[in-house]
Amino acid sequence: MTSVALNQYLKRLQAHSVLADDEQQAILTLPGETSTVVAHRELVRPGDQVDRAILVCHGLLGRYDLMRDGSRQITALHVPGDLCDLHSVVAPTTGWGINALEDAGIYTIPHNAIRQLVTVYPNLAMVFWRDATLDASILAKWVANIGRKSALARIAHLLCEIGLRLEAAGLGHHKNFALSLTQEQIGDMVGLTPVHENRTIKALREQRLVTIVHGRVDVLDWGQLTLIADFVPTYLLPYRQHHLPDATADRRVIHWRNGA
Amino acid sequence: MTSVALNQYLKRLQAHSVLADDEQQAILTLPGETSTVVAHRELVRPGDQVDRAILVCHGLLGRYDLMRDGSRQITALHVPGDLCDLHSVVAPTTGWGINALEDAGIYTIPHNAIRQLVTVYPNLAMVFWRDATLDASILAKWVANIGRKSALARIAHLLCEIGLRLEAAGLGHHKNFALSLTQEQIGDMVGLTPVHENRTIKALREQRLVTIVHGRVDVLDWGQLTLIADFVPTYLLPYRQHHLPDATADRRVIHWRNGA
DNA sequence: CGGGTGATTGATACCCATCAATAGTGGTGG
DNA sequence: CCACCACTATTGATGGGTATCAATCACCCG
Repeated sequence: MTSVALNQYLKRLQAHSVLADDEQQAILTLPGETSTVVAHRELVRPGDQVDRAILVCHGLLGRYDLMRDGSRQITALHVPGDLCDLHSVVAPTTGWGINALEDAGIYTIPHNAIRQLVTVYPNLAMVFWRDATLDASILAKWVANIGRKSALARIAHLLCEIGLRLEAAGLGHHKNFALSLTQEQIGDMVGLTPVHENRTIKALREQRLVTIVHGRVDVLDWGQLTLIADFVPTYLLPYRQHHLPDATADRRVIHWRNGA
Repeated sequence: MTSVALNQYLKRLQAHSVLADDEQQAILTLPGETSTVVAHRELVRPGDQVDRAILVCHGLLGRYDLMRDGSRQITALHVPGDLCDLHSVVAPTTGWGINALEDAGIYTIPHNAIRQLVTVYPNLAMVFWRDATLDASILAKWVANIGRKSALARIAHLLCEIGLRLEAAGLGHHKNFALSLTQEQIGDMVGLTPVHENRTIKALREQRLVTIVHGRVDVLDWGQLTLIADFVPTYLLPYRQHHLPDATADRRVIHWRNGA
């Protein structure tokens, strides 16, 4: 079990960084505990002090922020292979919460284990830092998405992103993938109410761009969808070529660039 | 000149991390170039490949994202002492732009110098990573701010944040500080048009919460302002106490907690 | 003095939130 | 097996918040 999750994570790291053999071994032997959680279960509550990071094995997790009036904004989505709590290693006091958006399996890794790893293999600190940077890049894109786009474009953009991320995680094709989120959860990611979320999804369906039924997303017109979403996948690209100054530009970018 | 900027940055790092003497010296001797830029000048254009990081000496810089229709969203604000491009060290291909929001002075540091530093002093990788985490924490808060709050609350929240960040940088008091941003720029940070931005600032003034005149912000009622902003400064707090498991909890938190 | 940038205000339109009601779905327990 | 309940999806009606278009004003600078 555990090795499956860690293999997944290693694969993810190798998408953007080059790891030496012993470093790979170190990643694969990270200690932790496997567990399963049901949808809506809170793994971290806002304000908690945490001492372990959460690796997503299957299912989706969400990081969220609560307003005083009770409304919720999901600030980050974590797909299988994401070490979603990585930043907590360097900043253990959270201002956010993490919960399961659907039934999920996780592998929790003590911070101490990660800190030790970094001490023994300094290069891994760079790797983790780079991994966290992808997270930040997505956050910045979400700010722009929510701040400057219509409801239709926001949802379209989110679906494009999720499609590519799930495909990169080996879970389906970016034009056709399983996604059992509720409309309310999707709305919480793009800053919309459930009712308007519903109407906008209906509009996407009527414009023959995407259908979302039975927990499955089916993109009917990827080109048009990326167009109205103003979706440019650059912000998701792995940075492998930049690992070192002397990068041997080995770009394994297959369907990441406007997968027409 | 240069030592002033680096001193400022070192001070900022020490707000959340403990650095050994030689590490401090290494930071202070980072090579780079000092220069001044006029307001609106673009330092990095979206899509550029960069090989140096930008340390803000004075003035404000902004990271932004452009939409296809020409509208702009500022995704991050950088105050003096911020090494605003830090993530570019591990991810040199940008999807964003950086420009001067007002006249500014900067100190540009080659990535190679930072990479070398990290190789010699592995602990600094953790420090940089932690520094970048604060950035990400702010980004997440902005997502929530823009996604789930009214125009009034959004601007109020932004002003609270800027006040505390400027004060932490030694530039005024959180209730009274210089800020020569245009209303349009502020609007670009919170996802509002210039016209509505203007009306909302007027409302803040009429409710005797804040005035913004002649490039100076004057908070009339900090308590009320943080209330309507739903502002909880946790996400800005330095994490110094968490540097190591055996943290000697020396919290230098003065007016960070609801500075009434 | 002229020109450009930013601030301000008014009028109007539209997007999205809110309130409300109904229907579908799955799970639970009698 | 059915009744019941909670949750989700869907649709309608209405109101409000923000965008848009347009005009005027204030200010700085050459």
